[in-house]
Amino acid sequence: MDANTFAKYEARAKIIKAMAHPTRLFLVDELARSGPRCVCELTEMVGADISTVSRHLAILKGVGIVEDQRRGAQVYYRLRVQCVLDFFNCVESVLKCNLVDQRRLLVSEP
Amino acid sequence: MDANTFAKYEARAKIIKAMAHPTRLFLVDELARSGPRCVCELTEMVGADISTVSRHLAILKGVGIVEDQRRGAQVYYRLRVQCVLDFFNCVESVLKCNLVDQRRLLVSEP
DNA sequence: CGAATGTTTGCAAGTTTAGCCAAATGGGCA
DNA sequence: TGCCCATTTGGCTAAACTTGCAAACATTCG
Repeated sequence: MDANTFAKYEARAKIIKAMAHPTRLFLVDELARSGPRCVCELTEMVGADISTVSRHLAILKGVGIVEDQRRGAQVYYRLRVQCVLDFFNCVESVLKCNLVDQRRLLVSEP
Repeated sequence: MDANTFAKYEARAKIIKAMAHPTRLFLVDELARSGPRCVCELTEMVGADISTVSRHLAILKGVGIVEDQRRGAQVYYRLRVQCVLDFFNCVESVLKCNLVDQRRLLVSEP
């Protein structure tokens, strides 16, 4: 794989990596189904230090998954692309597939 | 976020994290568009140590994205779910969106 | 069996990431 | 201006990830 090709995959991996964390996944999911939220609201939902949540949001913003907008003293974040829900659907497929295979191992012979 | 909810997102994040690496993304992409490949073929395409590629494949297998099958001396890997291409499509959307915004910053005023 | 080929695993070093506390910044308001 | 609230950033430590080399395993072939 030449440097150019690697760079292409690296750019894509960065975006995926931004979602590869439980808290960030939760944040994306929450923004996807409930619309824009300010950092304080999200922090309360997550239940972690506000600085931690802020950093997670900064990571998502850095790769272009979310965008922020200041409203007075608060900063609101919202999804920038809709298709992230496809991620969830596919992940569900994998989990479901895993479950089916695990059950097969329990019930029948290898 | 209670422990149960966190565990749910954690399980999903693990699957996403498996794809959050340039080499593994390449491997998934290759398997998606060219079908099953053995470790040696993939190793040559990637251009890294075979032990490294083997480990990456093991990670993908560990979360259920790929499965392996021995054929004589070689081990062939193949995708276990089709929808991973949705990942790529969405990532492209994000990249495209980023590009549009960058151009807007260049051309017009903030 | 012994050699050759293909793959996985143990190990060690270097790099990255997550989380918290404290300090700094930005905006609204008396 | 000075204070308060919301958010971000710096600094630090512990944990996780990545990688190549070498050794161990697996399988085929002579």
